[in-house]
Amino acid sequence: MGEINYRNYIEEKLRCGGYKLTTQRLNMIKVIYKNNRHMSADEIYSEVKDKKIGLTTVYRNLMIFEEIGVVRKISITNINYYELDIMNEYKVHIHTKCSKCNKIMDVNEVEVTEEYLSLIKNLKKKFKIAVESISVVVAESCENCNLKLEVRR
Amino acid sequence: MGEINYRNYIEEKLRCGGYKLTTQRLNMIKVIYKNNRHMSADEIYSEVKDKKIGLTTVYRNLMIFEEIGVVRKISITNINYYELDIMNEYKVHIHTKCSKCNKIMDVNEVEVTEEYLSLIKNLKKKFKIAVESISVVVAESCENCNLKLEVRR
DNA sequence: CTTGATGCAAAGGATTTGCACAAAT
DNA sequence: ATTTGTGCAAATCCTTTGCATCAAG
Repeated sequence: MGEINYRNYIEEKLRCGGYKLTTQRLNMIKVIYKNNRHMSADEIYSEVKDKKIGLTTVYRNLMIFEEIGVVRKISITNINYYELDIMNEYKVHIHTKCSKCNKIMDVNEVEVTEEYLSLIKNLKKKFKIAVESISVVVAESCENCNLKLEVRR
Repeated sequence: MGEINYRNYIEEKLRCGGYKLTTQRLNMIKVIYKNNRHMSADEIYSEVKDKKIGLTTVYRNLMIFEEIGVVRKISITNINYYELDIMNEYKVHIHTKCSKCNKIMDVNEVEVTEEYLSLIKNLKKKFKIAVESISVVVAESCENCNLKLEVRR
């Protein structure tokens, strides 16, 4: 979805939920869109606070965004991270977090997703559960940190 | 591992890390062993507090247990849950949490695990990451809550 | 006007830390 | 005696709530 269109998309989503598109809300979306990664409430706040907004509002709007399906929340080591739920069709979501540099990476590659979907299908079948959302967190050492490790030796 | 043997196992693990097996630590292990499920620090505390132990100690010992590989920690919606890491060979770990009754379920079935392992293998290959531990959380409506839902209709 | 949105300050819950005391060898 | 463990209280971090004010139709 292009930068021109997502504004309308967000506005529509908000309207459906009975909410309005305010300047603060748009600025928050812009920041998450621009960064294109998982951001904590605090990270988002630090990039919008020049534009007249309080941390409370950031939290409150993130809750609304999640409710209307505009952002997705994942909880990693007791911190909530948010990402835009606009661009991807996949409900599947795999995150990896490097235990050294704390970088969070999105895994949305089709090949992996295929296997993932089949895993979920079997989960549903075997345990008769209605899967609503999925979050996989893989603690790992990322390529970058592994390289550094090798250099150090 | 039998109930008779795990005491020695824990004591050995603690010794390796430079720690001692105290009454409080043994009581905590007993509670997690007995319940055989994911427990929050507070849940563990509420079952051992009669036996002269403070919440601080519970937290501190859980940290130690995690460090020496006796418990595994998973973070779900900002609460940490702990489970014994003694009985299972699998490093693979899939948890499902019912969004209605909050019950956490362990998924360790071999069939699912097979697929899961192949997923991880591909993750490693594709992204050159060193997977250290994995936590999958599936938000779902569990069989029990679904049944209730049907009855209500 | 009326309804929703905001922001400050204050409260809340989970976890950690400081420090003095207790336990164990 | 020296080291390790404990527990209370206080501090901390992230998040939510209360309430008065602001903005928009």
